[in-house]
Amino acid sequence: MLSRASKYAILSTLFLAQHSSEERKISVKEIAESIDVPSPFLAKLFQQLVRGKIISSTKGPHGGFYLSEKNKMKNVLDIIENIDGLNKINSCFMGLNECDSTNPCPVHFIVEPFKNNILGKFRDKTIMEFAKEISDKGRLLTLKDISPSFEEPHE
Amino acid sequence: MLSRASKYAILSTLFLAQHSSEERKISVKEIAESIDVPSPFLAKLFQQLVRGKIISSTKGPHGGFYLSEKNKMKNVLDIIENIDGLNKINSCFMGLNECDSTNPCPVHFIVEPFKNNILGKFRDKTIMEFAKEISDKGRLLTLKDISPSFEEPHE
DNA sequence: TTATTAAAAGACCTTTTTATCTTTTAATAG
DNA sequence: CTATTAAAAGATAAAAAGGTCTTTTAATAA
Ligand code: FES
Ligand code: FES
Repeated sequence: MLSRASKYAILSTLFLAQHSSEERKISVKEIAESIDVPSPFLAKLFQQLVRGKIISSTKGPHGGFYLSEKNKMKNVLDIIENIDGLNKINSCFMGLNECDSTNPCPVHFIVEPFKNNILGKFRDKTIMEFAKEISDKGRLLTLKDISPSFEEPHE
Repeated sequence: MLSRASKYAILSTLFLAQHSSEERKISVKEIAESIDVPSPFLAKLFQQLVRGKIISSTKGPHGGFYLSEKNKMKNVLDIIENIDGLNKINSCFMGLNECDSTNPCPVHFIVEPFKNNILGKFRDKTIMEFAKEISDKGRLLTLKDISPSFEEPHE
């Protein structure tokens, strides 16, 4: 449904929304470590997001990535569109050529409401609104393994 | 969410449920053509489904694939488990290491109800019940392009 | 018992996705 | 200016997914 590349891109962009500004730009390395994503891969994704005007960058000392005022108005679906295109996320769950209600696959009427729901979520809020909401609600933004270890090392 | 392999396997097995029997076994070639799937690839999948006791086969003249009485009691989730394993379909939509409500990703509470819904659908009916339901409801079981052409060729 | 049929098995190939590495460009601090 | 910093660009590589082909095995009809 979403490529790993899109997932990385969404999490990283939301991370930028929460932690960067024009005065506080963030390097690929820092973001890659924070959300636990391979940094050369993320660097490639960021190049593409910059070209797609989803995020911004400057080179040199204190350079890095950040969101301009225009960038802040984009939404999560713009990120997905930029990385995967829209076909992938709109495609039929069972792989039929067309996902539509006139020729539905066996699970179409379960999938469609969900798809509308999540596409709405990704479209109807700006990156900044989305980022605020998830920080208010305490949603996770890292791929790091956070599961507690079975026993604390002790004496 | 589902690999193409799983999708092929599900559609093909449902096709067997609808069209085959111990007296009327069906060859890979026939199924592959009916649902428009590459036949050598489907042959590999079927080998695996036979080993997993999801479908049955016999070699030789009038041989082919069919569902035994035991096979008919399996469900769609058994197919998915056999091809993809269960991890893939249970994984987090955003790629987090764990999908659970205590450490939810930004879309967890949209995804979870859908996932329960569709997993229920795949688990609570036998292959035969599922196959009957979709034929009653007229759901599509082919990957063929069925979209009407823009204009009929004429004089 | 032989020829034929169709699956099983396993080697192999191609494409896509994911990931890495090296060189170049641009910004800026000193 | 010059050294340094960090992204851009682009080549390359590794892994996974998807797909094909050839040989072997088993069933059966003639
Ligand atoms: S037709 Fe399959 S999900 Fe819509
Ligand atoms: S934690 Fe992401 S879907 Fe459940």
